[in-house]
Amino acid sequence: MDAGRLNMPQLLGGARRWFDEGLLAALEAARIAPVSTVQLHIFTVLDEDGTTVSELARRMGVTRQTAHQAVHGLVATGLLEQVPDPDSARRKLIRRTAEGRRTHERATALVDELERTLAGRIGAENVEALRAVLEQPWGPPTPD
Amino acid sequence: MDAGRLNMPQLLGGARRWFDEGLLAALEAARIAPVSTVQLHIFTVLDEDGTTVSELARRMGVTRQTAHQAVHGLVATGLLEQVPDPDSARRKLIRRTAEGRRTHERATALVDELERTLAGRIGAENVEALRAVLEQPWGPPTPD
DNA sequence: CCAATGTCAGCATAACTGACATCA
DNA sequence: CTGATGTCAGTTGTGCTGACATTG
Repeated sequence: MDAGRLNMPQLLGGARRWFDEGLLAALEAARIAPVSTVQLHIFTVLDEDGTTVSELARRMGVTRQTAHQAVHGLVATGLLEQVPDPDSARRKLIRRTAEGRRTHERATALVDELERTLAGRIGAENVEALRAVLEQPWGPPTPD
Repeated sequence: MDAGRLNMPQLLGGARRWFDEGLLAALEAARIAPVSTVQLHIFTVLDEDGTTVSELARRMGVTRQTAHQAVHGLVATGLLEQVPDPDSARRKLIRRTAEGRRTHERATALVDELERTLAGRIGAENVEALRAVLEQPWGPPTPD
């Protein structure tokens, strides 16, 4: 985050990278299977009782195929599992495995710690302000 | 930007995407050759009198190869040009072409307009606050 | 010889579109 | 039949590392 005359997209991208790099480093330091922020995102939109891939895609705002691919990776590493939906044979529910639950909790804790680290650097009130602005509905990015 | 219990990386990524999508749409509407935010970044770190690829890479915080590749794309579309450095035969300076200058200015104007659109949605003071927080030096993303 | 520079080639990730089989 | 779902395959964009020739 070198200040200067950067535009918004660059500033936002840099901030995002700050978290990404911090998370990756923290995961490695803690000897946890690397979880990308995309994969973390999946966990945050997962229902406790299982969700279909299509539903995940809708909640994440990506295509079914993208979600499917991300889920596939998590299944391969044993953090998620696919179980047939008892209500419908064509659907498969995605759920966390026991290890998935553990890893999710630890990764979430690491992200929280990154936020605290940031608060120590630029002040908790600034982190709060950042979150507040980002949580507002921005509407479509097209001019009114 | 659907609010909720999202973590910082997700919020930042969403904000970044808001600008990216808006820029792409605006470029298309204006019939301008599509310029990615990465490519815009190159323009913002370019010297008026030309810069080497290695120097660009340092300023952008990426590898030489990555910078080289991004520059290559801009050269291919005629927005940048490579000229031999008069001071050193092994170096080549990257400069904007006339069209590069025009496109750069128009793209910059579009990004500025996106910021104004955002200000209309969430308030100029919030956009200012966002920029202020992001422009601060965050330090390394590793715990103290 | 050493270090910086430019460049080529290959790989990884994450998104996309297209296509297709299945089944309520 | 239609539409939703899961899945496979291919493509693109953007970053990386490795390797190598050039040259100050």
